[in-house]
Amino acid sequence: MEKYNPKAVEQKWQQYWLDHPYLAEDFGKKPKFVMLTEFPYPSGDGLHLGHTREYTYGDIIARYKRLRGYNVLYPMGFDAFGLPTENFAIKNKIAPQVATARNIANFTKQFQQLGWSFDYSRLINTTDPSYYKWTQWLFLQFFKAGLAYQAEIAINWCPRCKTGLANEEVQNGRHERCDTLVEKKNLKQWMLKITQYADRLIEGLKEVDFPSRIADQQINWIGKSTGAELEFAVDESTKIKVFTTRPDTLAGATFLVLAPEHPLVEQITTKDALPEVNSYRKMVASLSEVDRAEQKEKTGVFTGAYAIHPVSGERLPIWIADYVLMGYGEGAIMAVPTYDERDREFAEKYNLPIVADFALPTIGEAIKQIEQAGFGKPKVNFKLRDWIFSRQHYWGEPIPIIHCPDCGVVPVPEADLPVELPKVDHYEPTDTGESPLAAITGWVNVKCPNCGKDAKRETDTMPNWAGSSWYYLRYFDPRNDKAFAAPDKLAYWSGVGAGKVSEQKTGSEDNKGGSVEEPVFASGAKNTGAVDLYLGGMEHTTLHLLYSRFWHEFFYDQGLVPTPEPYAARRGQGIILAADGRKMSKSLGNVINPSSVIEDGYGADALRLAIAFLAPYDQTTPWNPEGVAGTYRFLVRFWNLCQGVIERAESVARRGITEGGSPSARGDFPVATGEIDPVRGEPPCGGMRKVRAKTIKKVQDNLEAMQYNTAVAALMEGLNSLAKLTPDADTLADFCILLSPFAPHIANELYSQLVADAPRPQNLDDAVFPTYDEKDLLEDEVEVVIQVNGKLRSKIKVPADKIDEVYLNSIAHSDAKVKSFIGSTPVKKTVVLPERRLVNVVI
RNA sequence: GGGCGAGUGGCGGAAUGGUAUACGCGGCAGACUCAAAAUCUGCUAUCAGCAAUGGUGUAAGGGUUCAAGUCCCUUCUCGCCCACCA
Repeated sequence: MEKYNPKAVEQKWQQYWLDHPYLAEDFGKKPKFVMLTEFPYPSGDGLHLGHTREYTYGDIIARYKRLRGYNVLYPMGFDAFGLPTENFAIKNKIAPQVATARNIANFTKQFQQLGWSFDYSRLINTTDPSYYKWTQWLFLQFFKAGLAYQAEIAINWCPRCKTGLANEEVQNGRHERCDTLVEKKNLKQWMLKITQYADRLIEGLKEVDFPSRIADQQINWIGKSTGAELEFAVDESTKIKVFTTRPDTLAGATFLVLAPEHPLVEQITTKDALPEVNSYRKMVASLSEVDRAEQKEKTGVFTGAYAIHPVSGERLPIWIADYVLMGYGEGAIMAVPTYDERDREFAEKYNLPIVADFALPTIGEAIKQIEQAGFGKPKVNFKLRDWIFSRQHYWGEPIPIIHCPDCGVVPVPEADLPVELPKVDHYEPTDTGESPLAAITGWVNVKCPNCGKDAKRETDTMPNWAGSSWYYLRYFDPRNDKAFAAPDKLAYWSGVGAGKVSEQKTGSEDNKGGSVEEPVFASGAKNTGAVDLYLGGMEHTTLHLLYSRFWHEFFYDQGLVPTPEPYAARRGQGIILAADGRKMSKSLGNVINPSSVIEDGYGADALRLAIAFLAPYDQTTPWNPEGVAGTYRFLVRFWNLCQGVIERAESVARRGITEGGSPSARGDFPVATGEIDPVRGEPPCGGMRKVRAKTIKKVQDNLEAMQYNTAVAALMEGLNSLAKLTPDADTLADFCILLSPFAPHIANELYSQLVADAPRPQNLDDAVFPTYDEKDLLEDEVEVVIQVNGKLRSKIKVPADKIDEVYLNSIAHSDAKVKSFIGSTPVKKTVVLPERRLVNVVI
């Protein structure tokens, strides 16, 4: 018997798939299904187990959907801009373009080694000028719509990476990539007005299928709070605005607190208080974000000034304190120590008055009164800030803007896109907050496209979140050089009827990718979601996932895309920890490399099965190195079972030839006779048809519910049952189809051997998911469970056709075991559930 | 402090309110072998018992129900995310 050799089998089918690639068909007649997984950053370390889990899940779904008759688009690409490559380039004096190309080649090899059925004709790379041309073009749409603007603000600055950061990239005051303490730095920055979409980003979540932990996290991050903005007069001309969610507690306001950086502080502080206020402000300014947050006790100083309570007319002292943040609301609060714990702590420390008792109106009444009295109005605030979009690094998309001394900020004309990164010798970032591009005079100095005078290019680049904010759209039309994607392809892959695309814009020849003036897509389309299912990491919930929703919603408003939301459904996969429960990391030396597992001899199929079998897809769980041994054993057993059947068939065929008969006619198979192996007996689940039906149903139900671990368990159970029978080639071929989403190489190999000359598709890739007869699931004999007071006391086998309430009641009460438990106790009632095969006798 | 989620064998985990621990790992015993590995077979929650069998058992306590791992309340523990957000 031929032994299972994963290396040989996998190489054979990987070569086959190179020759016969899985291509998604534009405008295909079958229903479309876009299966998206987050594209990787192609680091020099190659794939890690997290990628392997994500892309394996995606591949299982893609292959399953193909078997169910879908036109599946399962694309892949590379999010290749970013600091690690730049740092690698600086250290090793290699151009980042060269390092990236090398890493991409390595990743692509690993993709194929894992048997992932991506449409390799659609590979994209965000650092390719033909790709970032459109990232730049889309940026210009934001600019033209007034959503990209420059502002000089105190931004988060990573002193190690020497670049500005978005709010979302700062975690606990540290840069999420390198863990360096973030500083504040005043710089002129490009910003994207994501705050304009704050409400839409919340509302849009109602239209899509996101798990609540993802939706809630986004909602929390956006941080909508409804309240009122109130004005407190200091004198005739000076008024302090505060934001409160509790305008009903106004009567309890006993002092005001401003953030130390509040612009009015200088103006209102009295002469006497000035020295103390100044030194306090200086002290606060010297603290890092983290130090400031870690200060347990609140501190503050009195400005010497007072504001007038708009209702009572009392004089409220104005303080400055570090617990009030300039970045939120108005940077000023009315302190109500009666109700707010922070205010009370502060009031107690500095001996400020606390009102014990006052009447609370409803919030609605309070706002009404405030509006009538004219010192305030309803106000909604968000925690979300505008997106700082400038980075002072080489390895990113140049921002396509030209600064002209006369015309000001001028967008690069569309015809001049892409603004390509110049080839340079040095990529080192600077300490000045200026991009290294600024030193490349030959690139920086240009003529103004408006007036032709000497002008300078913008030298900041985009953050690495830019290219990934729209990449899924590029998969729909990856090689288009006239538009980011042709409208008809956008419509097809978004699942929107072609009629929704306006006539004159359907062709890509005369179309520059749609324009702001003439929307390609009419608004009001039903949200089908361009991407049917998007699988990715939970860590991107408030970064990439939020950013790309923002971009897409803006594109929708511009008529550039047909659906209001990019992703119809999102799922987040769990993290694979090291076997000891710690995170896998290079520094701990506990990283598992998928290629080494494959090369250890287990092969890609066993690895894929082990990952699918590990735990529910969304659960963080430790890696068990022995698990691969288990799934490998399962494959060996399945292989050997199939080989036995194939050999018997071949020996019959040989005999047929020598006796002059036709080779291997189907009827010659000496299989599927008695079904039950006479030596081993009948398995608990019944005969072959039953095993087959049960396994198909379980695997199908589990796949639909994304329960991969139990789907694999069902396959294992199925094999355990089959091994006790004498299975026929046809049933085993169906098992191969069930197995193929998980372990495609061995499934294709065994399938092609099992069906040789059989009247069914000779290649598994042309097969469809098997069906079963509902009747096969029915049992002749049913085990009925008898409980006494809810506890299992007896099991009785009953012919299936005899099951009804009266019969079950009578057998339950005549059962000897049940009788002994009841004894002489009177029976209160008997619950009989024929459909559940259960009787409960209550005594 | 806020939001979300989870606590089931030695381990990963299974279980539409209805037979708790499927499937796998690990372990034990047996078969095969000169021997080992591999493979195959059986056992493997816990207590009592030679056994049949019985008692207990899904973090702890309470509740709803004929019936609770599952639903409700309280408490504890762990994980993830956010965090002086007014």
